[in-house]
Amino acid sequence: MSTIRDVSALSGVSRGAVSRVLSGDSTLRVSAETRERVLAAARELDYVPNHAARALRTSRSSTLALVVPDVTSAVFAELARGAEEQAGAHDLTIVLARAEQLAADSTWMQRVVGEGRVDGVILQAPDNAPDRMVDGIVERGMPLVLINSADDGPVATLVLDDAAAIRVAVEHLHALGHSDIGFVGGVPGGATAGRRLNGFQRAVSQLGLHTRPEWSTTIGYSGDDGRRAVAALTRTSALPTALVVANLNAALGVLAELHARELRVPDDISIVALHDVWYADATWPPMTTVRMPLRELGAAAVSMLLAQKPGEPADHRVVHFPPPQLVPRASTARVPAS
Amino acid sequence: MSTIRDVSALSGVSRGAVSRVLSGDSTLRVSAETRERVLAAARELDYVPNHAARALRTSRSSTLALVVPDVTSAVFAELARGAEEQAGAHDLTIVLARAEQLAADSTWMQRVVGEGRVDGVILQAPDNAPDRMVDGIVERGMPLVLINSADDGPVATLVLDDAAAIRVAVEHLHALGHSDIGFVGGVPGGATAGRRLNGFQRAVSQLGLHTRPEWSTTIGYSGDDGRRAVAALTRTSALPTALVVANLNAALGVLAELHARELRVPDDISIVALHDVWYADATWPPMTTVRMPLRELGAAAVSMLLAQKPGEPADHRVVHFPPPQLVPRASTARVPAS
DNA sequence: CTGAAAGCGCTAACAT
DNA sequence: ATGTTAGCGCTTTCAG
Repeated sequence: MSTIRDVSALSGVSRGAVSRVLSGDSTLRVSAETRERVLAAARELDYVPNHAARALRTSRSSTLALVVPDVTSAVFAELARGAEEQAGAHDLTIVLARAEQLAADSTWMQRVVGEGRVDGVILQAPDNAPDRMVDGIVERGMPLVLINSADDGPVATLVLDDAAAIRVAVEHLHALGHSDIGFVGGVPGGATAGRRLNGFQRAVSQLGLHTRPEWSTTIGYSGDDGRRAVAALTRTSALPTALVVANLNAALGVLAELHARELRVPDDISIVALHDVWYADATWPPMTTVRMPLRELGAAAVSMLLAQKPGEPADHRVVHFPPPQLVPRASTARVPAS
Repeated sequence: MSTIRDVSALSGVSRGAVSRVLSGDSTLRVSAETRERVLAAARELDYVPNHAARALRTSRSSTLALVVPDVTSAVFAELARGAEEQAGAHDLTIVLARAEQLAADSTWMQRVVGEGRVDGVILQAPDNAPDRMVDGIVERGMPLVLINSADDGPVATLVLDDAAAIRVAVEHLHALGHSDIGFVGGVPGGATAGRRLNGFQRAVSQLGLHTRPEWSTTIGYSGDDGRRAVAALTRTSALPTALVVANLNAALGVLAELHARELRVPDDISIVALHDVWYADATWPPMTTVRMPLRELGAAAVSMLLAQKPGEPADHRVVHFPPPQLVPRASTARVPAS
């Protein structure tokens, strides 16, 4: 590995000047010829600045951590892409981590946050996250943005417009003539679950549609939770003609359980789910979904983190653009003329 | 942030001794009392060693990168967990990265590999990975283990026993009385695809079963590829009574397309897929799968990376334990008495 | 058994 | 317009 000394020696320019040329210091005035010599030498030697030395000197790591409950969640890739693009624009690197790891391995916080391996953290905490997850970061004075969680509090937050997405789903069903609509939601107290349920109730009442308390389940977002939700729904006297499912994973379970009970989708009941990911297209029938601006969420989270000034009150934002968008497939249809 | 100086001052022990006590230097003999004073001071001051300084001094980052084509692939979480556990046992941190990012952002290689932010890389290259992805890492002298890719060559590799997993699937179908078996595989030339196809052909012939060339498709692993595979299969004169699908994502598409063509699973055709992940249980019917030792793969990859000595020939290993295991669900059944 | 000191590679303040 | 130098925080010889 060649160092800045080598570049200095080869180009005959001092280390200080080399450093400033190479890091694009704008306040620097060097002759074009000197700059060229430095650049040529650096290229010649395949010079790459040593990260540890730079980090030690500047006390910044130029790295941000993106921590999510489940990297495997299909929505995550888009989020990560948005964050990486935005970070790249600022010459920052994103490292991905699993919240489970953060929770399970008490040394993670110490190693990554305590030792200063990152300059900031974007965290989507699991619904049941222990407070110390957030506290541990804040206490260490590490900049932090919480995504898709509560939308207030002492820590900066950024959320999707869950209510708007649900409204898109409800409007779609309304346009298809449905008036009896049920809701498969997340566990009460869950970060996004409340916003989605509220959004559902508001949309239904504003559009003059009909629902019943027992048509709303709040069991959870997993595939199994979806199955259980259907089991619960079928215990009610009459089923709605359509279901808004607040999460696509749950929607898979919903679909499976409806099949098991020989209810046909969309003939007997229409389904529309939140989040548009690849397997929405690989279910049977293919699932009508609402696409949410996840990439923008990732990008905005990075921007918020960078904009954070110590001492200023925590910012709370909502990603409004692009608005949630319906992706019509085959799981929704006109309400049958009964 | 308190530094080692502060600990030294507070404890009245020299910096050198403090460093050795704190990093658990085994060759060190200190009085129990001195050690206690140091530990107490460190605790008192919430001392955490600065990562950049340590990395600069030791020229090791204590960090490994785990790079995969698709973090969203459900198999990935388990792989990551295995790697993280093994890494943690050696006081190493794993950072996750997306291969797409590596390919798209030419600065990633420079930043992460070139600047020495990591000590080694575990890479699952996408099937269509450009050679420079691997070359860029090797050229920089960075230790590298390739997982689930080719199983030879100048770079160390670690693969799952794909053939054994396929054999488990075929044996299961055999036990259910199937003798006409088809195969939905990945694109030819794909890293794992060849091993799986070979495994299939070998298992079928060893068990005295029957297949036909046109019952083997090699379109790909995506949900859409699965749909296309079924479309291709149904163009053949007669369908097999069972299908081994080399990837669960493709299996979702297979299931959807069979539904669309009103073929019943498992009544008309049985399906068994590779990789057991959550949504195997959320399909209709729930999918019989073969579980593979992904966690062990992750752990073993870390071990291989650590065992790597420069100058020694590249190691090529296969993860044999625990062996692939059948997870029976409802997508397979006895062959119908025709 | 413990202390002193060099130096990892870089940047930024200060000299020239 | 370029060169010099101190020092970021740590580990690790080497002397004591």
